[in-house]
Amino acid sequence: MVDVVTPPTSPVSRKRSKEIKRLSVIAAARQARVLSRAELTELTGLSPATLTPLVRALIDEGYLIERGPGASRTGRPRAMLEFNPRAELVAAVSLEPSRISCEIADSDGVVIAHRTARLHRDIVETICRFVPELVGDALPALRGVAIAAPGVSSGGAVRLAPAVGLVEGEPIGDSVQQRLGVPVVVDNDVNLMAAGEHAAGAGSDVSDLLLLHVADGVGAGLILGGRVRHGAAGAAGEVGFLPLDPEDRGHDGIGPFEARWSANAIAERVVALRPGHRPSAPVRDLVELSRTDPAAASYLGEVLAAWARLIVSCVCVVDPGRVLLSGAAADLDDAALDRLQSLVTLAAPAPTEVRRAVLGDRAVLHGAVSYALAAAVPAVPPLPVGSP
Amino acid sequence: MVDVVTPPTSPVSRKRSKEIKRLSVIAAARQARVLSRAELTELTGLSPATLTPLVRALIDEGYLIERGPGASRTGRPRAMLEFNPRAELVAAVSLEPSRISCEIADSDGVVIAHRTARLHRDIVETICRFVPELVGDALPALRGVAIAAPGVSSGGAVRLAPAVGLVEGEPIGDSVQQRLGVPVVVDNDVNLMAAGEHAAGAGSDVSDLLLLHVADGVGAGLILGGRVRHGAAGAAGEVGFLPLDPEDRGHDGIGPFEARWSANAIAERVVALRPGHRPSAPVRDLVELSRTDPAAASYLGEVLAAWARLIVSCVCVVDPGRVLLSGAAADLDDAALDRLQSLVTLAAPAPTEVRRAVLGDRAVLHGAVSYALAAAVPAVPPLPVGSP
DNA sequence: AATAGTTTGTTCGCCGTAGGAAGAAAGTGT
DNA sequence: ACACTTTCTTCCTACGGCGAACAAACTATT
Repeated sequence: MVDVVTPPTSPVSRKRSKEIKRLSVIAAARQARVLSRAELTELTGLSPATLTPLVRALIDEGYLIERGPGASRTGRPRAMLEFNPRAELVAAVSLEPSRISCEIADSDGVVIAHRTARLHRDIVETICRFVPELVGDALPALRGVAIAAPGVSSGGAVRLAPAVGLVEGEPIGDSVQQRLGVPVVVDNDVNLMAAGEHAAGAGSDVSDLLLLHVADGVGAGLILGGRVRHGAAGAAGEVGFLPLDPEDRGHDGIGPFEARWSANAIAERVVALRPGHRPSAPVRDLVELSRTDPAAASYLGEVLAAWARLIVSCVCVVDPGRVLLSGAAADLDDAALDRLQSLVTLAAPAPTEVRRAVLGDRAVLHGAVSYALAAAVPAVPPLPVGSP
Repeated sequence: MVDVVTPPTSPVSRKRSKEIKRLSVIAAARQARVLSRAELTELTGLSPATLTPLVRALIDEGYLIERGPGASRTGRPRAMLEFNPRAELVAAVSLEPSRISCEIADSDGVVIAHRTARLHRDIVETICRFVPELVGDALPALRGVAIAAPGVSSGGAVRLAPAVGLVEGEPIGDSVQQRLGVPVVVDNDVNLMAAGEHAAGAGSDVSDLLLLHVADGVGAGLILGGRVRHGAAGAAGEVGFLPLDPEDRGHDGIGPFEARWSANAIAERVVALRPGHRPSAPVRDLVELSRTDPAAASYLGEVLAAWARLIVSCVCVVDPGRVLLSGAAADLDDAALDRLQSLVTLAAPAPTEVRRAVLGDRAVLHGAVSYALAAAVPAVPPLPVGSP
């Protein structure tokens, strides 16, 4: 996340109070989708008298839409308010090795406009042209931009992403933020997927999870306490570098674990098992093959064992409680998933649920939405606590 | 931490506003130790007009002490205010296998009173008798109690701590909280050490760190984003269970890693290397021995390699940026520490500083202080954010 | 030494607003 | 038709944040 310079303002100034109330109501409405003023009093703790003018303002702004009266057994029926997802738009930009894709979504994650193009040299320029074009006259509703880039990111700068032509440390987030005037967050794709699954997928019911993404490499996105954790240098989740086998060696940017157990590496073995067939989904093919071919079955066992040790390692360090499999790892069938779960349960020091991620390609988008919305909320300044 | 039932109150009610201002000032004063009203305006963002009565109240309560005028080149000299650490007392209770120790400290971590006793059967009863006795007539200043227990803790209940006679899931925190009427936090000793080093030790300048504690077992305390992370089931930091060598097996509660590389395990090898000598500090002895004995030097190399792989594993998952060695691991000499640092740097995907912890025995106490103070601060209700 | 200048802390008062209380609205059950 | 319940609005008041003027306390300058 890009830090906005925060002038030292009182935590309870008039302006902030108003802002906080507004945001409380919006957040409550966003979650409940449709609710009455009475429910708002319960959810936000604000008094009805305070809510009346506030809700009126939000209706005027288009945040809320007044619907007919709701059902009621007795007494005056509640006038229902519906949250208008279109009132908040976010842009999700995904940088891939050869192309850039830009989607405009409302706060439900419904895509309103999208566009893909070859990756131009000047990424910032491209983004700053695409986004306003796609948003059109709804520009005032734009709340934030989230940029997903392969590689490690920290503090708005993207590192280790030469694939998309990013120079190390380039403050791409800051540049876009200044030109578009909305909060911008930059993060790697796996972290965004984790955020997406947490916000709207297989992790919406928990506050800690780890998303294991197996593709060309092996990476993880970590959510602890409801927020993505990047670590000190943004390298949290670089589980491809786990030294699980002393003899394994990584090479120039490839970690020892992913050198052997990534989708790429598995694809090579699958090709060897079934010559002449170039697999598009190596893990799916391997699972298929293992039903008839003992060698494939044995190799599948190795893969599961390796992934299990990876997961157990993560559990030992952070105990996420739930692990979501994404990318090639989501191609396991139920039987293989069960075996993986058993292996994990056997060796992990805490109960851990292994599931498939459910959002697939849309995970990054949902993550971007959740990021951008969170970035749009000026954080309540944390009270500094602790001895000197 | 024990959850207090929070009635749904407005985030900006009059009472809360006042509370937040108070706490802001107290927190600023606690950190700065001695400061003027002018500095308070800068630090808290509150206006001078707001501060005047607030500071007066805090002086009356004993939180602040008015000192003489400070130095000034020009203009009216600042009237300095000194934070009175005695205004906030905390109790730190440490449960060990055979005894219980209870210390009363001010918010600087200065111990005011302490007492140790054999572990009575009814722990709650013992705590609730000791604490008021030790605090005496300063009871109104007691802000919280922190209880350190070996084993894993979560939600105020301690698990896996049969050594001190705790039944699984016993809500020891809740019981004490109800009887003493102050917030109580229960956590395992390693987590508290990490909090202590973060608050007042070798990690006070960073917001992410991992403390590696090597003793009878091997455990870690994890701080991310300035707070201790427990994970979903409180098992974060159970790095003794890391499956770094496939052939290693743990047994009944002992993890595979710690079975081979804990202080206990190392002690056995050291005894074998130098028969007849029962070491009190096996790692220190091993370092000593390795200067003359090639076999010891070789084994020391193995130990360092194993610990390095452990640290690298943690870095891959959470990237703490800094790792503090505690317990037997802090007995390494500078040369060994350098070797360990090199091994880590070689294999870790992010820059990681390996240092010794500096607080030693006092780490738990400082952690307890920081915990208790944090628990005494009613958290600002986080604004719920994110798409449904 | 008187005066100007500078910074710090306090008092005053206005304005905005949180929330209590009362009332209006809009239903259901008898 | 009336009583009753619940929801929402209006009115009012008391309180507190903070802008502005003021008082205090010191240094530098003439």
